[in-house]
Amino acid sequence: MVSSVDVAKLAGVSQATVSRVLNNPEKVNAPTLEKVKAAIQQLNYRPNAAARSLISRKSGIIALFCGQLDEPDNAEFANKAVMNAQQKGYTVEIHIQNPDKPESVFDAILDTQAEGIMMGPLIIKGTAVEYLKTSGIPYIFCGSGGGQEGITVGMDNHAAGKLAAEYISSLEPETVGWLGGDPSDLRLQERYQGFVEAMKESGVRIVKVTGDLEDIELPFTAMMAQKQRPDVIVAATDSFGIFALDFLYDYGYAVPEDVAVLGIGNSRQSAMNYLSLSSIGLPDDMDMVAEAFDRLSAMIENNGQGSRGSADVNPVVYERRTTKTY
Amino acid sequence: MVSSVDVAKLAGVSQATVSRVLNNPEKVNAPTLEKVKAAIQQLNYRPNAAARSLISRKSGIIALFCGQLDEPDNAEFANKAVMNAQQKGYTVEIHIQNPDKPESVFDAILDTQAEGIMMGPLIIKGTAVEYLKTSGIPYIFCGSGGGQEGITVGMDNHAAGKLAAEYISSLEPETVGWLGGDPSDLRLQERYQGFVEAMKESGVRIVKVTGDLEDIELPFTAMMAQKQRPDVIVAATDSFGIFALDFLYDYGYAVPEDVAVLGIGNSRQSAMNYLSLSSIGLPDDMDMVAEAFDRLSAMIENNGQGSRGSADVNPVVYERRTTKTY
DNA sequence: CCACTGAGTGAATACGTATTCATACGAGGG
DNA sequence: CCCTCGTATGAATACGTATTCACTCAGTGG
Repeated sequence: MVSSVDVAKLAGVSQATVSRVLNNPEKVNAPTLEKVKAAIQQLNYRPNAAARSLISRKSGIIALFCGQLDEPDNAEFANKAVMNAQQKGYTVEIHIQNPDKPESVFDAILDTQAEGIMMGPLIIKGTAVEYLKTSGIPYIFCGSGGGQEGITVGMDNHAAGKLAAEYISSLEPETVGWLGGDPSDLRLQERYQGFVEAMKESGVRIVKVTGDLEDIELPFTAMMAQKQRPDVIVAATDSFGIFALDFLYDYGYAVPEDVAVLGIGNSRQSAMNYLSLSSIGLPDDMDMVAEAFDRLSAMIENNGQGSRGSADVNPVVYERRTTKTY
Repeated sequence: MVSSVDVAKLAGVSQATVSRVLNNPEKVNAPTLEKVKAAIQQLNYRPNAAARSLISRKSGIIALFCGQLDEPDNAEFANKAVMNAQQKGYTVEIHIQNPDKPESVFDAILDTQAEGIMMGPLIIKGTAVEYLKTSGIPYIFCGSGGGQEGITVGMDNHAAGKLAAEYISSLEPETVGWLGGDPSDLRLQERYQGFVEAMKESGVRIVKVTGDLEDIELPFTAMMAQKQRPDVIVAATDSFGIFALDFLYDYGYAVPEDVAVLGIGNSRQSAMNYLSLSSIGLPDDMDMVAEAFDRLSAMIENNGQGSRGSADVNPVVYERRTTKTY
């Protein structure tokens, strides 16, 4: 491995000068600057990141925590987050939650040398806050809260549930099915809460079903087998909405004539023509990840201080073909 | 920051002993072992990764290069790769290619301190090999080659094209449309080549259209506007196949009666009921990413030696509703 | 001509850990 | 009882870089 000492020797200067060329080029005389740069070129020298971060205490790394990327919502988030970080010159260390042992991913919080931590969509995140606090690394939750103490940027999930309730009321349903996903996901809890509260007065019957995408089929089938089956389905997540569409197609239902379906999240997929899933989501012009990232980098630069507090964005309705016949 | 020296002081031992407790616990006496472990607990000590990797010359990092994660194929790849790496105790550094300046992501190859590099689906990858070589870090291409010199594990793209040709011949098409994607993607070139070679004898008319997913609409529309429009469409990628389905739906075509559609890649999405896109892909029991990762870690452990050479896996046909009426 | 300034540079040091080398000590064989 | 050997530990060193401190030297003002 070629070190800054090698470069110094070749250029006939001290190692300190090489370091200055890299970090404070304005502090070194033009002729020596050129000499050193030439030596760097010639030796194809690259500074050792470990040594650099050891002394400067800056790693240039952002740690990203999120759920499985085969879930399009998660992938979309990760993509935006990484692109944002890369653009600002950070390297991204990605940690993906294993659904079988969701807590284990948080160990990485304590081992990482990242300068900032971005918490994305995760199944379980409650305990993460403890880890984050003891790590002392600036962090932010994006898209869903980490409980009371998490600094969050994201959709107001309670409002989303409420909005879903208000919107589907216009469809005059008799029975509404709530397709809920993992009940330990705080985000989904909040959505359901908002939904139920807003539905309370209407007196409409509500049926709820929860579970992972993998094992939701059976309970959902049971729900549809009831005599008084839902004529509107609200999915806590677009993915569950898509699952519902898939199921309904298979079982011979017409959407939205027999059963209307509304998702939450307004993922990219939902807007595609072949799906055209109605959904509740953030306004189109709102880039949540960028917002969160700006806050996070501000926290890093201010040494963990400032820019705290959460931002809850009000969602809007995207009406598409699964709730409306044209 | 609490260091191993602090732990040593508290435990009444030397720093060297603390290090031994972490790395060679069998070399330290039971009573001292306990003392040190207790001190570690008490101080909530975590070894500094930078210092550790500076001296051990092992970072425990795998660098992952791939295309945008909003493309489901890419996301699926990234997910598998990360899960594999995490399971083996590696931390994953992810680098996503910006479509606007696809080459720029390769700079990271020279700056990274990763122990191994996994090259996934990328738009352009030809020049990457040069970077990889000068970096001296073990690397592997997964899913598509990096030219002659890349070590690759993946689907035999040429064979996939050929298989696509053989399969659609059974549909007895008059005109076949090839929906090709970015022409600089080597993977897609190979698929097309295999396809054309196998079609040559049949004398069937072939129409080809290329471009990014964003700007494929116009040329595709033009293709469908021709008098002799395709009755079978082969998409170089499932994503393009899905685009085609979306388009055909919009324009009033019946699939597969009016136009049949075949994708390549057999992505997860394609198997969903609402799409049911026929596709060419790897056998179900073949986990390409795991295979690639095994090879990569072998190369890392053998210090860059051994386990070279490529593995081209033969694809199979997944026949679904976009090519077959039941 | 001298004191002073400021720019440019090198020597030395620090960062936190792994490892080598040396040392102390207890056990076992003669 | 002495020598040897093996085990357990500490002191010292190395990794590659950033930064502090001290030094030189040319230029300036008195």
